[in-house]
Amino acid sequence: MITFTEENYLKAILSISLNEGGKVSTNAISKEIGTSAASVSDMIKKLQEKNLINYQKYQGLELSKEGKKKAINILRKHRLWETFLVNNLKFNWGEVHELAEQLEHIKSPELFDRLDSYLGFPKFDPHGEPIPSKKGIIPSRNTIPLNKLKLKTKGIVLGVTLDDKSFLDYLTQLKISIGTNIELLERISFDKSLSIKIEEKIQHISNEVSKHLLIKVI
Amino acid sequence: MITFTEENYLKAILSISLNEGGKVSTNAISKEIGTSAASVSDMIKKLQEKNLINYQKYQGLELSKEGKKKAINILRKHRLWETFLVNNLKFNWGEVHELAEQLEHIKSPELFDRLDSYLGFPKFDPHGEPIPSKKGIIPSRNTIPLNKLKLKTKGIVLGVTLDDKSFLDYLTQLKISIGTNIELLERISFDKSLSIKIEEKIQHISNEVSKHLLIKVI
DNA sequence: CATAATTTTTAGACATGTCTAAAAATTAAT
DNA sequence: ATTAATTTTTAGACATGTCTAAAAATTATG
Repeated sequence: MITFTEENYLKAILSISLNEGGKVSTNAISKEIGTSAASVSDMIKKLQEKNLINYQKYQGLELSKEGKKKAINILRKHRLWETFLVNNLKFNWGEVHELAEQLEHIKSPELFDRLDSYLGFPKFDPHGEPIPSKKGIIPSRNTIPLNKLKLKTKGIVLGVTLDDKSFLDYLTQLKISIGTNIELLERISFDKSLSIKIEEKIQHISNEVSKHLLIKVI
Repeated sequence: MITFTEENYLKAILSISLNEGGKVSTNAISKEIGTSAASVSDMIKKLQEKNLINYQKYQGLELSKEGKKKAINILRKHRLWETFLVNNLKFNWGEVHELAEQLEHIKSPELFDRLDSYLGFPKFDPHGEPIPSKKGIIPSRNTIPLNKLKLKTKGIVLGVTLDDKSFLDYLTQLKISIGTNIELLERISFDKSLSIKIEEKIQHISNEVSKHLLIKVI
């Protein structure tokens, strides 16, 4: 049986892999999870023994086939719950992450089949993040981070890549949500901040914020 | 912060109190939870230190005001989840107990307010067991266990007092569920088993089964 | 009411997951 | 290509929750 803690490690490793690619370092996991590198080093041994990762001392690691399957399933559960919490229980999109972190560890394949069906087999969660299918396939779309958009281009916000309350609250304040129309007007060379038009209103946002907004060009 | 394990102990203590009344013994908890008496003894010390129970060595224990509040809240969460699983996700009533045992430990008062509202503030779960209100009030009804019913009396099944898959599956096989009409025809003195009429069909059930069926006389 | 049976507690051990401090290995820099 | 900086691992400790075996206290019995 896989423990709560092991699941969190797998999830963290998947997240780092998806964001950065290549081998995952002990330190990176330590930062992601918020435990000491020594603890990570210990846990790595356990995951290796369970064949959930491939790992050689000092050389970083990657998820095994089995480990990746499990990690993607946790992501699936997390995002199905977030969808339920927002769509059905009417939480707003900034409030659901921590709750989903608890709910994602519930064990019952049957439950998630039924929840998926109850929600209408959603492909993306309330943050526009892809919900892996039962078979582990992660839906993809043709989007580009706002900071990579060409000047004077119009697009629609299809997703964010950061599930953090203060970030999402800020977006809400800017009246940016999934489906919002955006036009990139100007790029400030000094700090890479952007001038954008949101639903006919001109706003300024930092490069850091723009990195986490996924845009579909129209 | 209260741990998963501590919550399970509180829940077990509440369950024993409600069924038997009076002080709760170490052994009773040990049987209910399925751990050794020694482990229970250890845990009792921790719960005492957190003021969740009142306890004196060798003298049994009872929940403190705070402990009872917490235990009832776990019961509330358990039964709200069971209601959701049956009413919305269409699980049958025998399948939900173990899942609710996991879900009852989710921490978020907000979630349960919203779930309660989403479900329409149910007073009883799919097994007819009372759902404590947000304030901890446990709804009651005028029911009597089937084995205590007078002969030739008619009634309706309003609840069961055992949330066990094999028991519930057996009831389903007998076509007994919440709302079923029952008439007590005969009591066999040999083994206290009962002859009953269920929706115009005559059946026999054991005393053990009849104890766990709550009937409203009509 | 003294002994037997049962219940409860203590003692000591173990597994999990965490930590700090120090050692070992790798990577970067002069 | 050594030395310095960083990363990773090991060593040893601690907290939680579990266990078995044995001691202590309570309850039941002849």
